[in-house]
Amino acid sequence: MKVHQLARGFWEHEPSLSLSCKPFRPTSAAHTLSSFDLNTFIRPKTTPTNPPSSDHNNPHSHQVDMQAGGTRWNPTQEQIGILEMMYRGGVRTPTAQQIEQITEQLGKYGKIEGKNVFYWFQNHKARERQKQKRNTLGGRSHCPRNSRDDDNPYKRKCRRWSFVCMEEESRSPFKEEETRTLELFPLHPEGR
Amino acid sequence: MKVHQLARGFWEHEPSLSLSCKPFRPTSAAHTLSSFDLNTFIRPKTTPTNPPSSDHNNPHSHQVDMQAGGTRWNPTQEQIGILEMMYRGGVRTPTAQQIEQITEQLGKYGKIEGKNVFYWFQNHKARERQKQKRNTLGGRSHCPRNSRDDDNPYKRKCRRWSFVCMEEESRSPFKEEETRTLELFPLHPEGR
DNA sequence: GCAAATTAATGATTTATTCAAG
DNA sequence: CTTGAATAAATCATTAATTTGC
Repeated sequence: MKVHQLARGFWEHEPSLSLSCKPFRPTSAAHTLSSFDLNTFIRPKTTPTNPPSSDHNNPHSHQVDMQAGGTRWNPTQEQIGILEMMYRGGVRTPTAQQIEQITEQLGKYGKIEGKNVFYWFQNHKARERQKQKRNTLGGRSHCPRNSRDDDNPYKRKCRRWSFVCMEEESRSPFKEEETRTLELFPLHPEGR
Repeated sequence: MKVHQLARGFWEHEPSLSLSCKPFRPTSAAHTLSSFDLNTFIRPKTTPTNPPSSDHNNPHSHQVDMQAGGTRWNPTQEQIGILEMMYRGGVRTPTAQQIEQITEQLGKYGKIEGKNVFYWFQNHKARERQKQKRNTLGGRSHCPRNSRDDDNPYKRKCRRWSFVCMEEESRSPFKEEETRTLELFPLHPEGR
C-alpha cells in the first residue's frame, strides 16, 4: 500500500522565507512588499468552502445517472449528439462565451460543466486528427490533405480562459487513512 | 485573400435539426429532448450581461503602470521576485485555489489575473527545463538527471480548472471584411 | 446468466510547440 | 531575444464494453 502522499508538498520546507528584498523597480513601489507572508497561501486551511463531509449523497437531482461524489463527466447521448453536430458544423475551439452557452444548453440533458465542453472539443479534435492521419497513411484515398479543414491551425487569436473551479478529493470514502494529509491519487494498483 | 470568415460557422445550415432520436439508454430519459433549439446558442443576442458599448474607458484604476487597453501582463519586479521564490520553493503547478490566492496577493504589487500566474508557472517550468537540457548536453556536468526535481512528471491528480474569461480580437483592426455574418462573441471590443 | 478480469474509449492533465508583443 | 499567451500533442486515469470462467 503506497503512501504516496501529497506529491505537491510545496514550500513545506520553507518556514518563513522572506524574499530577500532586491532593489525593485521604482515604478510601482506603492506597497512595501518587505516580507510578504507566504504562509498565507500555503496553509491548507481545510478548504473553507468545502467541509469534508457534506456531499455524500447530496441529491442535486438534476439528472439522475450522474453520481454525486462526482468522478468524471459522463455525457448522455443527447449531449454527445449535439456536440458532434456542432463539431460537424465547424466548431473546434469554442470561445469562452460559447462554452458558457453550450454548457448551459447541454445542462438540460444532464449534469455538465464548462470544462467538460472545453475538453470534449479538444479531445475530439485531436482524435479526429489522429484517425485521419492513420487513414491517410494506410488508405491513401480520400481527400489527400484537402484545402479546407476549418481548423485553421495557426490562427491563434481568440483568447479563452477560465476560472479555476477545483474540486478536492472526496473520491473513495473508504480506506480512511488516518493522517491522510491529502492522500492524493488512491488510484488502481492494477494500473492499466 | 482568404475569406476565413468565422471559422466557426456552425449549424448555419441546420434549420431545425432533430437529433434523430436513437434509442437512448433508459436511465436518464428525464427530458424529452425532441428538437433542441440550436438557434438558442447561435443567436448573438447582444450578450445580455454586456451591453456593446459601455466599457470603452472604464478606469478600473488599480495599479497605474498597466495600460487600460491592456495587451499582455507585464509583471513587476516584486511579482516576479515572489513567483521565482515560490518556484524555488518547489511550486510547479499550483492548484486552482493556490492560483487564486497567489493572484490575490500579487495583485497588491500590480494588476494581475489568475491566468497570468498559471501561465507564468507553465512557462517558467518549461523554460527552466529547456535551459537545463541545454546545459546537460553541452556541459555534461551538473546533476545529470538528478533524482529529485520536485516536479514529479507523472503524478497527475489534483484537479484544476477555471472558468472561461474570454476576450476577443481587437488585434488587427484593419481588414474589416464585410458580411462577417454573426461575428460570434461580441465580447470586449477593446480586446484585453 | 453474472461478476471478475481485460480491453477499448474517452475524459482530464500535463508537456511541448508555436505565435507574437515589447 | 525574451517571454506572455495559446494551442496541439502526449499521457494519465476512469468508465463502459467486452470477454472469460464459473
